[in-house]
Amino acid sequence: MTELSQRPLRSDAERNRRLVLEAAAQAFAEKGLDVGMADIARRAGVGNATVFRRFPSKDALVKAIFEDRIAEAIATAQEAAALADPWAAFVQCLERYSELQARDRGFFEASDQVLMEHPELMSLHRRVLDAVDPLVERAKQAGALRDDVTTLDVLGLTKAAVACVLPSPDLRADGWRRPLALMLDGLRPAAATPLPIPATSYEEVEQAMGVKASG
Amino acid sequence: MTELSQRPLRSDAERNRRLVLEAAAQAFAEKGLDVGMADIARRAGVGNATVFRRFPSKDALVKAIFEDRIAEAIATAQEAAALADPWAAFVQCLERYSELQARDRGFFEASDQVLMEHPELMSLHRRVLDAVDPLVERAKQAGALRDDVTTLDVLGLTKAAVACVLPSPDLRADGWRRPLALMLDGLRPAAATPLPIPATSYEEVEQAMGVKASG
DNA sequence: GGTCAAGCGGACTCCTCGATCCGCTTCGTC
DNA sequence: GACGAAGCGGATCGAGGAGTCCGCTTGACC
Repeated sequence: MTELSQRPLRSDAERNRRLVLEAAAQAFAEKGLDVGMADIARRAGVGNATVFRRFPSKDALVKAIFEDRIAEAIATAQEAAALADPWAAFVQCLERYSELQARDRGFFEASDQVLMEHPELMSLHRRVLDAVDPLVERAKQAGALRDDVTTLDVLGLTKAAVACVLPSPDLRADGWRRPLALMLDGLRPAAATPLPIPATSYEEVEQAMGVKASG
Repeated sequence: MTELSQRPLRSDAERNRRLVLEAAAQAFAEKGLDVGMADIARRAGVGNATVFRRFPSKDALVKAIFEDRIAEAIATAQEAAALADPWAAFVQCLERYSELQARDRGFFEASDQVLMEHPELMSLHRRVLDAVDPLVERAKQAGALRDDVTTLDVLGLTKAAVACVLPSPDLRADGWRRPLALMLDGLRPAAATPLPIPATSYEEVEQAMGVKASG
């Protein structure tokens, strides 16, 4: 993106690039975004300069991996959409998305942090939203999902479910299933009581994230 | 605690101690636990050495403030217990606890982080649990709250509600009300469907947090 | 196989942040 | 008001992390 020429990398450079990406993905997933670049370089088996040669900054590396995860998230939403039952599809989508965040601590942290500091990545987040939206609409149409929740609400709940369980190797990794199930019970039309405050629109989020409105 | 003698502080020292505590509370609340000690000292209008003279480490300062917040949380639970209606009391307790976390970013982060790194503070957390427990039991007895959730589940949900809204000054500060309401709808007996995994016991949490079991 | 730009990695710089040192100041007491 | 201990804060240290430099190596192409 920042490089002007598209000349392909030398084979060893390309190999190292992939090693770095894999090492970084693993490191971020395990320890979160706070791992040092030196740690990542060590895991990849390369010198730290090599990391910086491919990714001009830590931010760039985080962004690269974040984009991968977003793509994964979108893929799971599309997979879920293939299910015949609207509610089952909706549930599977949320479960997969929760699992993705629970398994990858970096991704979990990034969804807040990266968006806060890199408004240009809002478009990626938007694409997840667009991928999940049809599932939400279909579930609503089928009368399986209450009408007064937005896709943004629903995505937030996956984060919520993951956030409320402690990430300890001594506790089960799918602890999010329990809070998520509680939330799903609250999402059924029969359970609905009026919500206390209006939904936040996507435009409000964009504005709050620093996407400057014109004028 | 670490000081042996209980000789009272000199008046200026006592005043500075309070200034530091107030500054730290404010700083942590606004920016989270990552604020620097220098920043806190500046806010308090004292030199950084003064901060360290009263609190031997940043950890100690965080712990001191964490203990204050825990006391607040317990107080709100007890306040809520005074309400006649079991469900209303339960809801108010969760709302106040959510608000406390939403208003104080440091407290929000601390509930994870401090406990992870300071198992000795588990007892404080336990006291919150014990304060909320009667409210949960009463709501269950009254048939207002589903039977298969634990107090630990319920406390987790407050964290969840706060976690899923972005902490931006441009978005409403009580955004947690909406997810919390959804969760409350899922907590009513009528909404209940079987939970997918068993509850985590408090003992499991203690063990995972590093409270070493005997033997 | 020879050439050379591309690539490499470890040492290095710079900076932030927690924590300490030390000469000066202030409170409390007589 | 004199005195000593307690307290003060700016200067400083040390660890750790992001990012750079530079002499050596290696892959690509003839």
